[in-house]
Amino acid sequence: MKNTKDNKASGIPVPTIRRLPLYHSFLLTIKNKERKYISAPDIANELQIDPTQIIKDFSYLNVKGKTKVGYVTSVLIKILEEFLGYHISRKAFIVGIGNLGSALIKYHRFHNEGMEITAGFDINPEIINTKTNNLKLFHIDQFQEKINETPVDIGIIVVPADQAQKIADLMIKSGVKAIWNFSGTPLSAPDNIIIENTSIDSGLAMIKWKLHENKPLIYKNRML
Amino acid sequence: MKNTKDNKASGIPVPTIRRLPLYHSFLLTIKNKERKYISAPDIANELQIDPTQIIKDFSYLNVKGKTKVGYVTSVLIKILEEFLGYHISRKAFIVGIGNLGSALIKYHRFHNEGMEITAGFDINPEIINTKTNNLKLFHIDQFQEKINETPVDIGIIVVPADQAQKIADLMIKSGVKAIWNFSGTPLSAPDNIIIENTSIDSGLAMIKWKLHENKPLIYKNRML
DNA sequence: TTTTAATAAAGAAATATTTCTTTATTAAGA
DNA sequence: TCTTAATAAAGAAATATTTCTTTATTAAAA
Ligand SMILES: NC(=O)c1ccc[n+]([C@@H]2O[C@H](COP(=O)([O-])OP(=O)(O)OC[C@H]3O[C@@H](n4cnc5c(N)ncnc54)[C@H](O)[C@@H]3O)[C@@H](O)[C@H]2O)c1
Ligand SMILES: NC(=O)c1ccc[n+]([C@@H]2O[C@H](COP(=O)([O-])OP(=O)(O)OC[C@H]3O[C@@H](n4cnc5c(N)ncnc54)[C@H](O)[C@@H]3O)[C@@H](O)[C@H]2O)c1
Repeated sequence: MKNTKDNKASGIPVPTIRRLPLYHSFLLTIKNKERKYISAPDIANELQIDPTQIIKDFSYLNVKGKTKVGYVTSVLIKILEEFLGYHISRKAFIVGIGNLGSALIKYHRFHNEGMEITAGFDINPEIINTKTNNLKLFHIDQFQEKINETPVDIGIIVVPADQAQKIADLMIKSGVKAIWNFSGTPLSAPDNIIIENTSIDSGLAMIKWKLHENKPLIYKNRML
Repeated sequence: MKNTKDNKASGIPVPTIRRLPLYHSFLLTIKNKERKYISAPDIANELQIDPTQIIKDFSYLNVKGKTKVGYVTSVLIKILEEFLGYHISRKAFIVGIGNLGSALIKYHRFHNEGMEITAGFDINPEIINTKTNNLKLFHIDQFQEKINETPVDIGIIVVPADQAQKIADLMIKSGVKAIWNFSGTPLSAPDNIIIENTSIDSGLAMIKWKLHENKPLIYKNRML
């Protein structure tokens, strides 16, 4: 009852938010082709999404298209970047500089999307006090000390599953606002801590289920 | 109208499928503690999910719990593994042996979850005809030839965004049934091809949005 | 200038998913 | 044995999300 109104006000569906980076990525390629306008049916055709879904998604951002023409590419890109906060840089610490952690450190797109990884932590003595991709790596015991020097909003967890909760507790105690959890294990945390789980295993579960079942899903455009 | 019935028959919600690997992962830790039974409220407490959600999820798998006791841990694990097809091994080729591709190759859990990566492909002459983690790496031009020798169901795309569609087309032509796309760009494909997009950028979008907005989501337990 | 066709917008409807409510069951304790 | 409290089950209700339908707008073609 109270929630209903609140939601009507903020209003944007979670799946819409998840689609926005894909729109952004696609629109950049359009802009490179110097196309001033892009229409929902054109995007729909490329992205295999229902065109009315796209219009609806954009309408949550209060972008208006022009009948018979579409949207102004550059405006669309700018509004997406503003909404997604690409211009507001958030600092992050990453814990677990193994296979996946190293890949994340080298993922340059985070920088464009407004996240700056400013330090890495591990327990492996071989890599402590070295650098990966120009990022300084410290022992996990220095986490609190380093976050006191330069506070960060986001903690990225890329340690083995059985270590994840411990690292999460440390992050929470140290004052991070959001935890990005790649460990594949769910985390316990107070309500005011933002938790985002990226579970690669869920993706495999979907693939194997779809390979096994031969039934199509009912919603046609389930991209994410 | 037709769909409604079909769905009632197959019936399992997509978010449920995505949660199953997390349950599985958690239950393994319970089994290690030699706990014969586990109740929905106990799982709920650890995983921060509504207990009735958990009961509902399990009921889709036709697992019955026992009043006042819960579920038999080992049975639950077995049924999850069966449903998720962990015992049926699917072969996969991976294309793009860069930062992320290398991490995926070294991710041992895929093996337990019934996916076997049997060859890797790239264009970088320095790595072609070498091995990573005991996996043979070939030039992308040999993709068709290799898939003819040993057919695979799954193609994993981990190349830069502007190369992704080209690789997808090659995979489709070569007869893969499912494409797992990590490139961050949506792919066009015929309806009979299964596409699963794992977009790390969507995760960051959610985090940044939550950091910016201070409104909680309405569904309490949105883990994925 | 008039007509046509392509498009966005807005809202209704359909569908999906979660959460709440009630009931039945049963292990454990009185 | 009887009572109590914990639990699962089932279904109703609430909420979220997608898809469909209708309408209005307008660029381009006739
Ligand atoms: N590799 C992948 O492609 C992949 C995919 C999906 C999920 N994951 C998950 O990501 C996590 C890491 O995977 P990985 O393949 O990079 O493993 P990894 O073993 O290569 O890396 C883990 C790193 O964490 C460090 N570490 C361990 N305990 C620590 C602690 N208490 N404090 C700080 N650092 C610690 C280790 O020294 C190591 O460097 C795992 O939970 C895994 O399930 C990995
Ligand atoms: N690194 C990450 O953490 C990360 C995270 C999310 C998404 N991604 C996405 O995954 C993809 C790969 O990222 P990365 O960081 O591993 O990049 P990378 O540059 O390290 O690896 C890309 C690899 O693809 C190979 N390649 C390029 N064109 C090819 C072609 N036509 N055929 C075969 N191989 C080809 C390159 O030689 C290289 O080895 C990108 O689309 C990126 O956006 C990466």
